[in-house]
Amino acid sequence: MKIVTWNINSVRLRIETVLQMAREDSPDVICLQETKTPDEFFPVDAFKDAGYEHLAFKGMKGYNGVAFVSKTPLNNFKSYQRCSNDDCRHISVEVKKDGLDAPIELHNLYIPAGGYDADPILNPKFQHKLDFVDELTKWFPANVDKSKPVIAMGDMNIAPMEHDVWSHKQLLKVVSHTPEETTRFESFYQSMDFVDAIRKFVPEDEKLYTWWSYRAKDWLKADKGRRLDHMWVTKSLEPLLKSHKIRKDIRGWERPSDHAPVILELK
DNA sequence: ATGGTAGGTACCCTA
Repeated sequence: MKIVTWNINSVRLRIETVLQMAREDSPDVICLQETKTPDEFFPVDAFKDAGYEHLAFKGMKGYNGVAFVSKTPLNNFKSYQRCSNDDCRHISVEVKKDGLDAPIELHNLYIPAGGYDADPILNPKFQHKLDFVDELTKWFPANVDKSKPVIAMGDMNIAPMEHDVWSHKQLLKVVSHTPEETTRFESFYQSMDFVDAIRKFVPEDEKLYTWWSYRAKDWLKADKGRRLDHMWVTKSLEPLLKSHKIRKDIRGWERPSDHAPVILELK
């Protein structure tokens, strides 16, 4: 079973890009963030024509939006309000897999970016980001059974490790890599005994990115990336981890998202 | 120290 998480930055603008990735990698489930469309305009038919007949999404006008697009049936679709906001940043489904007693519970997360200033008093968007992570840290262990197969993934907008950014020292005060964020992120991770699936394949002392800013003159040459997109699995799924792929090449396609698709394969 | 790009929407917000 192959699962992809990808911040697509408008699913309507980049529907052909998503379908091309799908033709090349044939994932079973595609998890998208920043779909940026109200549900009535989601490109359902384009996905169904491509063999992805099972969809579950929650979007809004202009901002945010998360979606599951799948070849196999999705059950028990839920969407959640976070920080008392109906802003379409967290949905979940269950997907059955042969050989597993319980279905796998998939959580699709789009944690707020947090604005520019890393000061929660001056910048309410940064406070919202910290509150969002704190809420997940309480909510997950209270509402999700960590002994079951669970995958939490998405654009988490936090690069937790030293080598998840191009310069640890230069980014310590930059939103996405501040100690205030990374310590909270660690608490969220620990609250469910999650396993950082992608880092199981790439050692912690190796640079690893999933996002490159649109603002760089030559994003590939500069390679000033950050690992903002994550796939975490509960302990019972760890023996099933088979392979991973970060499609950095897609960041170089025509009119790309600034995020690369992150692919996880399970045995 | 500064400004650099992109998308959606409506003339500005978020990333």
